[in-house]
Amino acid sequence: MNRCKGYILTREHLDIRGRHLLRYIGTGSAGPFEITVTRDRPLFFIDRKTRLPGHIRFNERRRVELASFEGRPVDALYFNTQAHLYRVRGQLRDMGIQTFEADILPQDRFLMERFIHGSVGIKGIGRYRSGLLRFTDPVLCPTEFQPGLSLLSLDIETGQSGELYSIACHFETRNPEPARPQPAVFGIVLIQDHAPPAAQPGPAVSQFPLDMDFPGLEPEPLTDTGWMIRLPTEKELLTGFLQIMTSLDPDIIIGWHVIGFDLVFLEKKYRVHGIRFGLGRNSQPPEIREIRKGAHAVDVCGRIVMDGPPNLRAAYYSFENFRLETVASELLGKGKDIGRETDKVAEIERRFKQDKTGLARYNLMDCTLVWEIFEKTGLIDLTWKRARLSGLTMDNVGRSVAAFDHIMLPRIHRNGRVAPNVSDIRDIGHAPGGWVFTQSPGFFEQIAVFDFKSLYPSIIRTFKIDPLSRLNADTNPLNTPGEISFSRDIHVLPEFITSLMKSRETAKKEKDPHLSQAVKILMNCFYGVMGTTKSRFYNPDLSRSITGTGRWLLKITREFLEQDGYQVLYGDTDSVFVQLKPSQFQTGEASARRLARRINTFITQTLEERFHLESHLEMEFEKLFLRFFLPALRGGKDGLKTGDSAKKRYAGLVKKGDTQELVFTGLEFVRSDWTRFARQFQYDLFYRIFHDQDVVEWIRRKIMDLKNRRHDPDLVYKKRLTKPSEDYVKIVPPHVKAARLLPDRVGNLREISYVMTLRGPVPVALPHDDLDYNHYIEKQLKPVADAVLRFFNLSVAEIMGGKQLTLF
DNA sequence: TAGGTACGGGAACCTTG
DNA sequence: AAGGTTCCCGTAC
Repeated sequence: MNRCKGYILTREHLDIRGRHLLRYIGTGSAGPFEITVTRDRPLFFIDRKTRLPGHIRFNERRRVELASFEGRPVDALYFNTQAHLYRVRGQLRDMGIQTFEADILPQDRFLMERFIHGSVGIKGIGRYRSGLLRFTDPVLCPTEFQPGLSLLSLDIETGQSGELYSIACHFETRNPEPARPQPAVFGIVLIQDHAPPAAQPGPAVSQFPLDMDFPGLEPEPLTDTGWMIRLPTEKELLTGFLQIMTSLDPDIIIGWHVIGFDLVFLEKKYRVHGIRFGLGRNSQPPEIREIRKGAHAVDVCGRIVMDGPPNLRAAYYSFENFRLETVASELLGKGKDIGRETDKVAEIERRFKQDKTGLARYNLMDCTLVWEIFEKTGLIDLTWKRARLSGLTMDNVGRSVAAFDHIMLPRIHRNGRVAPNVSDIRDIGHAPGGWVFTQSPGFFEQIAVFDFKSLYPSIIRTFKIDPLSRLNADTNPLNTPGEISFSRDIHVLPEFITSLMKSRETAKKEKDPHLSQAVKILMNCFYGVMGTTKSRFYNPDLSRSITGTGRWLLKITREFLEQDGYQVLYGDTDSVFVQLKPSQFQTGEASARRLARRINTFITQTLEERFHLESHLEMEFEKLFLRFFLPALRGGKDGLKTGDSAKKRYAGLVKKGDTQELVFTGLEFVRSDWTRFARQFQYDLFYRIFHDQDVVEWIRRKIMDLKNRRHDPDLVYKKRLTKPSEDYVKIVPPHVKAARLLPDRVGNLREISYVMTLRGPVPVALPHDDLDYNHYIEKQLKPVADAVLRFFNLSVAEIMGGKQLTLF
């Protein structure tokens, strides 16, 4: 009998000769393991009143103490295999018979019903075979186990004619196994060389840390921790790579476009050479799918593949672009070995012909860069924590609907309910969202910003909003401000949020930013999931109650402040921007904190009096703007008085401890589709205004500089194309016009950089010595400047019209 | 293969005269 | 030509 702890990396169901199996592969205290579950039966539910015709075959129909959302009792219907289940599901659908939870994968259901979120305690008889400790039907339980995951960063180099030149791996393990000692950090490059120079074994060679067999070939040292092996043909490169994978046996494979490029390329090569691409544990080949045009997903048995760009995006990183070179230089402050994109192809060809070591080094450096990016950002740790909280696998953490299922289903079952299939969800409309209000535009000083901490999760928690409590609204009802009722007693999501908030507090205390972020991301998706028809828990009543309560809370907060003599300039969903009173200017932050406490007391009392509820809402003092600017709506040109300010756009000088910092929200400065010139101009303009410096002369000079070609490199527009350029039929915007000037081979263009010339928009890649400076003054400088100047009764036109007006 | 709504602003397109 | 409408993109929360 073995006992161990582990973390499940991948899950699948199998249909082997008509037998249904679940298989979980992961890594843990005893190294990599495999769990096979034979005692599982696929199932879904049907209405108890449904009479099934004789030709419908199933394994068992069993009475269960569960009911649909409509309250009708259901029976469970069991099947021998998942394929069997799918067949019957189709038959019933064709007969118009409703099924319930017939779209839950059995490997997921098995884990969620046991509250296993990846980390698992295993008790059973384990047999060691082909690198895996294998269990059949062990006893499983949830644990808090945290594995040390080994990481392999993968990158390949290819030739113009589609040849595979080299494969590089940067490997790291935090889980050294005594059975097969591996170096902690280690690089290896396999490179094609049909005439390798004679091997010269030196002392270093004997230290090559892997037990691999390349007859007649010796690993050559490449870097401090990196090695290179020359192999005569593509075919040997491919088999060599499989040896590396078996030997290093990584838990996670990372890279840059590693699925869409490297794995797709390799898969094709293995096929061409007739070699089985046994990348996975159990030597399973990867399954690569194109989920959208240009976006790929892969399943590798027992390993997780994580691509850099989408994972960085998911963690809210943003860069000028997502080229490895750009991200590496912004995050790590270093560039690639071969710099500019244009030289890259030629330089790789050159190195392959003349300088194999140089190519190997370059190849390995890319791997190392990717590894360092993952290291620096903590992406693996964040992803692992997100997976732990949601119950999903690490390559699925972004799937909010699936996470909600994983959390809710076992809990509603224990409250006697089964959920519908997603395909049976009908769109019955959506709910209004957050409330945004403004007052007059202009310049201000001493503006305190307050916001509700995790507003929507707190509302769910306080007002007991979830699918279950809506279904049980008759049991001790509670009316939300939106007049939708819920049960005070029967609910599960509020409890779950309570525990999440508790762990977030702990995470903050213990300085674990990834866990804190993981909790926040998960909590924030619940509201969205209940409002989408892609979820089986879709119910606009729930979204409406949440947003309606949010609107109400914001309103009573604003009224409370105004009755207290404060001016509230602006608010968006969960925040209020408050003008401090002159008597508070000296003590700004302390006064603001006091005010936050008073708001909280008010909210707590109001909820107690009106709803008899314990408030879990918390208003927080966020920041103090020493200087603040709310722009007027640009469209409304009726002068200063009539126009309200624009929403979701403002700028300010914020006090950060002893220093100050410019903050821009929604304005051109933060918009990627404005030119760098306009963004820099706006930043400098506000810097000068907030520091009481001249702007009139400065703007005049900027215009002269612009016309004198001093800013040419900063006049590039960048915009995404959300569809192929020929699909823009109703309206052809400038960026599409530019895209259409490019040669046809750039068909699947996702993003275009262009400049405005006297001939109209032209891609930067094409010649453009006729920039339209007038355009840039009118469309980039002027709108930014005038938004500010109007509050000094000035405009760019006046400034340039020779009128001598001074600002200060 | 899938969390939501609110919003501004530029430019093309459409209507009207 | 002027003014309103629609599409498109990117953003705030």
